[in-house]
Amino acid sequence: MKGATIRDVARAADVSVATVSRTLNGIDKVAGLTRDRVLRIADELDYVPHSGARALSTRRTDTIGVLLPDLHGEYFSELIRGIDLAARARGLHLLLSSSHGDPAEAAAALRAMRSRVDSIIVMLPNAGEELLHSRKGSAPMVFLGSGAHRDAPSFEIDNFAGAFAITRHLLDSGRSRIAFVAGPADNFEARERLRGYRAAIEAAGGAERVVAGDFSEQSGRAAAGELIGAAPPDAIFCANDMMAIGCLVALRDAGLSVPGDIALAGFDDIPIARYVSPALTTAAVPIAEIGRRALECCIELAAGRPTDRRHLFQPVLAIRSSTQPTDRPTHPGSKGEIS
Amino acid sequence: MKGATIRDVARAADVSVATVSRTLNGIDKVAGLTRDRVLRIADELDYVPHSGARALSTRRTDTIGVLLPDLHGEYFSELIRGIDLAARARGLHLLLSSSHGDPAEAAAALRAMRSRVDSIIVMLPNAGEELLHSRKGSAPMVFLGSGAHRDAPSFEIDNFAGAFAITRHLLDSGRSRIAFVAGPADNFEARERLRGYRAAIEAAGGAERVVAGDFSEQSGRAAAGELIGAAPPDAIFCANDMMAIGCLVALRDAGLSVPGDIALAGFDDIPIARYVSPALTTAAVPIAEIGRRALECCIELAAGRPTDRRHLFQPVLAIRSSTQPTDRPTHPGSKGEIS
DNA sequence: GTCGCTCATGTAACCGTTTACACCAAAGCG
DNA sequence: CGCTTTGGTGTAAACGGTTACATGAGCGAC
Repeated sequence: MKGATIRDVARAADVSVATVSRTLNGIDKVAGLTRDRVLRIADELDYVPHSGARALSTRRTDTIGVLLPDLHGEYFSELIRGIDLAARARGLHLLLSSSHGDPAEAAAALRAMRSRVDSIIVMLPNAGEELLHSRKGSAPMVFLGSGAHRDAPSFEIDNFAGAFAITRHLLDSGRSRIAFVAGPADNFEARERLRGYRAAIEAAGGAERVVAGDFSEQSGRAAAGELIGAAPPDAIFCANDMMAIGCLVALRDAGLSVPGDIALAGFDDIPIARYVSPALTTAAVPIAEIGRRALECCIELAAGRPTDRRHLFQPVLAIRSSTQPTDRPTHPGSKGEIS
Repeated sequence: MKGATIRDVARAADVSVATVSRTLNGIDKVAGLTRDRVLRIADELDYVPHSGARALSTRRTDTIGVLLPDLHGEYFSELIRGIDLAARARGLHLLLSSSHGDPAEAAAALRAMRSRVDSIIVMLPNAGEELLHSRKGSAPMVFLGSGAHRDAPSFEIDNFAGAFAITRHLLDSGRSRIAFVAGPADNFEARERLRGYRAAIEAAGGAERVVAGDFSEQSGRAAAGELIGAAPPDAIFCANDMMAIGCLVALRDAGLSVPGDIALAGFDDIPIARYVSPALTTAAVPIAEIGRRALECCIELAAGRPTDRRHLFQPVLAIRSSTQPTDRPTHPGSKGEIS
């Protein structure tokens, strides 16, 4: 039951623990013969070094912490997949945690991770002061989404530009009464998207119309219901794909055609976006790629090497059927889309 | 930068390390006054016990390992969400790993987790001997999906019954030429679903038609293409929802109506299933709930308490528009569905 | 007054690694 | 042939907790 220790290996190989350690870590010189014997015995005994003991003396854990606001849905699934891909390539472990949007819970999670990880990927769109406070004794962090944290590296999306481009695209395809379904008010990225929408509408001399949402499918459904009540718009732009999918359901239930009656666009390009019907036009964000890059940045940080401070990703317009000027649906995942 | 140690706290509070330890762990009696002082100082110094050191002396890590075949898509996202929910309620950490379907990689991951976790949730639908071998010195495990592992607790779905029920439902709603899109051949659950389909078809005296798939959306799309080439069926039952969504796209592209021309059903009830159009009929599996229960079982196991050996979940038919006898779509998430 | 008991606390061994340092043999060098 | 290198190895001190055991104070009972 209990695993073999380095002492067991040393005894069996008739050497000292130091020699075993050196052999396994390959730092210092060990005579070829001794080396082979130690390796063979270690393998025979199925020896795996105790990570706690190792962490204690090296101050390294070979583990990266990941703190997300939530684990719901495809967005986070993609993100974690990207992070895992990179971690596994480097032989690192992943310690996962979610804060459920509560800054206090986030701070607690960060504290609890302190001695368990070498560095942390943090995504907290509504982070406040608590976070900065809890950064004191903590492992170095990489931030996702909100770059409000001075000296730490961050990975961000140009939400403003993406939202501007989507709105522009809707205008260009002949829509004039474009409504926006906003994300949570305390979410930094959601606010940027709102700003992008507003800027584009204003530049075109149009009138804005904004309804509240919270990034969930349900809120998208509710928002659509609200919008089509009186003076329905001819396009709806949702601050994320999940809400757009909710809109889609509500519009379908109301007997309205997309894009015939109302064009619909989202943001993120989560994997399902192209599988709903009609396929959803959206601002494509390389979610998994960002996860991968963030993890690699974490490694640099943990090693104490300098890293770029700010990484800004440009969303790419993925134009699909849901904003087609005509009613005829096109093949999803074809023209106009760059993935 | 470096966090405070228990000795720092002891010195500042003018007590011994033992007293600090006892205060913080609340096992032994400590005088009220001393207790308060220690707690205050620990808080002031922002003291967090070093997890490695603690693991070393207590042989507990307060961490549960999770080994999944992959992290792609909503199924695993839901599962992880359920697990995380329960873990956070108990103040436990989650160490996440994926094997990419490779048994060797899975065995390596299990080895690497050995001293890092108290117990492990393992989902390896195509697990072989390597796994049993690697169980030797490892933490106790709970299995998801494949109960082929003698003494360890497992959480399983009655895939046979679910597939039987779906097929039965299709027959009952007037379909007679029902095709099945199978999952990976080496996947235990996929085989059970195939068995369920076959049993129902055979019982009804019908003819089976099976095409290969691998649980991915693409394979579903390809399967649909193959099926509608010659002698198209009047219903397609996919071994999971993701393939069903792929089918949906292919059928839509081919100009076929669902459920008008062909009824379509999936398996799992991933969250999107109800948001595609038409909403997908499926065998609903309480994914997050299974994750939650598995984690709780892990806790029992880690504590050395006895647990039930086998937990069998019955899928529930979620009948939605995609198998409606008529063309008229119904409101999704309404009648006939139990979630 | 002393015995025994409880309660609160301190001392130190232990958990399993890594690694600075000491050591020793063999080899290179004058 | 002595003297330094050097290469391979062992010894023991960290690392930061927990906990068995020892200690000592206070106190009621005889």
